[in-house]
Amino acid sequence: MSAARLDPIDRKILAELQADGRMTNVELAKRVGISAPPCLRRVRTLEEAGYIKGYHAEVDSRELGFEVQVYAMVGLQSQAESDLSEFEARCRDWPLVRECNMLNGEVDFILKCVAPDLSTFQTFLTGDLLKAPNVASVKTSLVIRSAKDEPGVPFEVLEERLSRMA
Amino acid sequence: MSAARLDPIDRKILAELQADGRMTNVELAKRVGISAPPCLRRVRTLEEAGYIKGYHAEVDSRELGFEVQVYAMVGLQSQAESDLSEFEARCRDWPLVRECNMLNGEVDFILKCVAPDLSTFQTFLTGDLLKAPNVASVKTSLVIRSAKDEPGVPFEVLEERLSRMA
DNA sequence: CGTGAAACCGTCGCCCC
DNA sequence: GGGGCGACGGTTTCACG
Repeated sequence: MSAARLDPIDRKILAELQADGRMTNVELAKRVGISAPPCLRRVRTLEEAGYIKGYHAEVDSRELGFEVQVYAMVGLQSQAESDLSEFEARCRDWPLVRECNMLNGEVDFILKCVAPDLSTFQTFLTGDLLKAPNVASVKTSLVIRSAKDEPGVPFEVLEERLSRMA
Repeated sequence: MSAARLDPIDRKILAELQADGRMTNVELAKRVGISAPPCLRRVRTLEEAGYIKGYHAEVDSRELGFEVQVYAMVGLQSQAESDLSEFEARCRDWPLVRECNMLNGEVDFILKCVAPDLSTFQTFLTGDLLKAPNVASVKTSLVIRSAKDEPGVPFEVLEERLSRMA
């Protein structure tokens, strides 16, 4: 596991910045128990090593007028690698598609889509997704309500596992 | 739509902070074309009004040792409101469950789970999820690979729609 | 919304362990 | 190697026009 290269302070930094990405460096340093300069050096190292891929404001999608969230299960005709990656590239170009994951089992991909309203989504569904080459089947499920939407990873679980291994 | 209360500068602020949540306020002000003090006032207002729910570092889950992502489709025995919200509350307590959305159609909930390894997930699956009261069926799909994972909403689509309405 | 000023913070060089 | 101290320049954040 690559996380083995990180010491407890690095993991604490990552957990703190995942919880509050706009925290000032001095506040972060205080929380992880070192002074500001080495703390900032660690953050820069974590960014350059790719452990931190970016920082994002979490916006309220419904307040902003994005009232529709849909999961789309997509089956392809060909699962040749070139066809898979061609479909993935298409997904990256569609702004409505926020997540695209390849799955095992009967369905090939699951897409999470966000749209301002149903008609915008249906225009995308019939105009883009269903017309894309190699798409064999699409089953969509509307999100009725969202109970939990936490970005990132559960650091608690990692710490628990590391302490079990020690 | 509540987004109508926001002017173009506010929407630009939200889009910029979604793309880079650690941008300094002066940089943000420059990009949206106003000076720093009113820009900061707008950000604070957006935060207090709930348009911005938080800021998060995006961490590389695989680099950190979270090698397993699973979608779990959950069917319940009872769909009474009290039973639905009881299940949702349980999901909020499970750190492995990052997203929990209620769906229309044959399945009741879709859960996105993140775990360090398969055995951690299976411990959760058999020990917690399948044993939870009211859970009738669980179908899991492993994520083979992730092609896109963008947090947030597609502001481009919103701007396009607003300009069509104007 | 902009200007100016004061406090704070990010950042660097240097020294220490 | 990493951590701490001090100082400079930029930033945040006031009060005010």
